[in-house]
Amino acid sequence: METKAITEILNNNDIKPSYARIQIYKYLEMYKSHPTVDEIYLHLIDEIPTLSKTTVYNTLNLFSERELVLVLNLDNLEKRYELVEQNHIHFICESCKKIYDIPYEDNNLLPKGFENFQIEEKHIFLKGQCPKCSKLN
Amino acid sequence: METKAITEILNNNDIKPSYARIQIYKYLEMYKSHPTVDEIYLHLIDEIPTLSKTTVYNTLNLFSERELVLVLNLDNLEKRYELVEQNHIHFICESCKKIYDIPYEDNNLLPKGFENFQIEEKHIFLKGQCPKCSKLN
DNA sequence: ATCAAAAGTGTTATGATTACAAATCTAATT
DNA sequence: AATTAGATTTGTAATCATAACACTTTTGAT
Repeated sequence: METKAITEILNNNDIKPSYARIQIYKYLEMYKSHPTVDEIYLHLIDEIPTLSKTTVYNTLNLFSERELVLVLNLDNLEKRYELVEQNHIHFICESCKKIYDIPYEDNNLLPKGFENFQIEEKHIFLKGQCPKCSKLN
Repeated sequence: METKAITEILNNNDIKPSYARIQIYKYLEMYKSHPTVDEIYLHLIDEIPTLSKTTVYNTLNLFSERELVLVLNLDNLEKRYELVEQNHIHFICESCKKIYDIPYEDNNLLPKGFENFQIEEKHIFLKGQCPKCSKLN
């Protein structure tokens, strides 16, 4: 995605499109790799030598407040971040640790008697063996 | 649940039924409140004045390895623990922070083309407004 | 009663995240 | 072009959950 398009998205969400913010958004958009703060920081530090890890935290928290970004607590070691896009669920392979995005068909998760729970966020993640790793075992 | 029954469960899972372990199991069984390590520790310290928080960590990790206990990473502040029982999903109210257990009808989560992902654990949690809190707003 | 293995304890270390204050940048106004 | 207030970024220090580790206590078999 071009800088111009990202600038527009940020502006639309009342976020001043600073260079750091654009680059962080661009990273999320390019790699779609559910990165940690550290991964983003290490990737951008070459391009932005003055970058501070605090800025990465601040930016991701801001993006999350504005609902541009979803925070994933998959392993409870480090938070992971992804752009809010179409609904999907996450599958973590316990062998190779790879995180897969799996399309999600929007089933109705609430059974009878629970209809007046108002859902604002759905998090579904599965742990197991991915096809590659289950072949090996 | 009686001490005797818990002793048996632990024995069946090759866990020596020490007093601390039994009490921690009993707490999980009685309250079903998705407690944190701290909550368990603070509740048991009256009964077991020598209890160490490390013991609570060790015990819960052991229970988790033996698949007696499920670790929940709901908010990524503190881990929460619950006994492995029948399938259910979690709903966290963003207003009152209460965690609800909601029965879960075992839909098939994997769409076509993803059948060879082997699921070992399912985690589904929803965030939103519980019935009480959505009435108030 | 002895003794090795298991369990528990308490202190210290680790590592992700936040708080905070200072520095820098931005953009509007003169 | 200079000024300046406000936003952004930075770097350090603090926080807090969890793990590592070494020591002590308990257990259970001989």
